[in-house]
Amino acid sequence: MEVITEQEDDTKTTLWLDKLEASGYRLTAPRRAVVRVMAQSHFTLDPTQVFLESRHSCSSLGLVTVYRTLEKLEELRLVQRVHQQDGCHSYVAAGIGHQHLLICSSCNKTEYFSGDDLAPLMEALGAERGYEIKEHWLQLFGICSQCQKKNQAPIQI
Amino acid sequence: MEVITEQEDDTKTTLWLDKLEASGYRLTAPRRAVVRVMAQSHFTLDPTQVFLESRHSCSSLGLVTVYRTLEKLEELRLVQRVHQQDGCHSYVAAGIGHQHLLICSSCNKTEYFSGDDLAPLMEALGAERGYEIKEHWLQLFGICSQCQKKNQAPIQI
DNA sequence: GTGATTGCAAAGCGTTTGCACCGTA
DNA sequence: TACGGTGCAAACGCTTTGCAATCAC
Repeated sequence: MEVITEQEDDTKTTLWLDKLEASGYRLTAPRRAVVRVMAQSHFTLDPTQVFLESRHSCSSLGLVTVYRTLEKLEELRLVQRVHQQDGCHSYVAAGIGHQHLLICSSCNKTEYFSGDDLAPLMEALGAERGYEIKEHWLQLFGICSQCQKKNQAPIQI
Repeated sequence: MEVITEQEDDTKTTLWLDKLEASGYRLTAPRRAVVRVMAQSHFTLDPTQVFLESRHSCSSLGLVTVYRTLEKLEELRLVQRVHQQDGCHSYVAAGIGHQHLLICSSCNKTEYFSGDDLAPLMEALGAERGYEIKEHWLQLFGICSQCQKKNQAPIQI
């Protein structure tokens, strides 16, 4: 398990736009807005949240375009859907390679960690049960340090 | 990681009905039908599948009752929602204690395994990142032995 | 008998589709 | 200029809610 170094945020936005362009998609104002939000956010966001955030930099944006853009970003593996206790309608910027998520149940902040040392264990368990393992999911849910502090703070009246 | 012994299926149905009753719920024909299907199935089922299956033993059953019954079974921790690549709208009989799922991507057969040796690792990782870990999810996806055989069989014309 | 439970129909909500207009390359 | 992309409105599918009839206890 090791820490993953992140690209700087605006570099990341540019990189994503380049990938979209390289895949034959046109770069439009609505797409730039959605890409910026997704590339820079460290929190899980559902389509409506992405819509509201992206609107700040593209006021004409429609919710439909958010759905269509997320679809393309997922296809290019730039974002991924996140499964949480209350559903699977949120997205985050995808990790690099095969990684696992550490999610704050309170603010939805997400971080990646790699735990590939698990793969052999998973294979062994699969073999024992007669399964050909194709994939494994590992996710941690907890409270991040910021939210821990917030909850300790005296209640405002 | 160890194998979990399962209760015999009809015993399980009876046990679930007892728990429903003990929680103050009435035992009706529609509920018995849904409980039997969920307690005896080793596959993930979405509400519509539960509905179609349960109808065999209660032809007047409505889909709405399936939703309401699943809700109660989930509340009593007798069933749990399953997250898969294509969504999180299916249910299975819950495991005993804290366990993880091994799911066949082809037929949706599910088995449980326990991997509680992971808990300390997860705690350590959380601490390293400043998270207070509350929960972890581990799921394996693969192809079960039966489906492996099926796919090897020559294609019928 | 009484109150929980049921099934139907309607409402609700997130997501997708059809289409005419717009804007990138 | 050509055609991919857009926003709107409508359609869609799954899930929940309102309600009168029904049934378990």
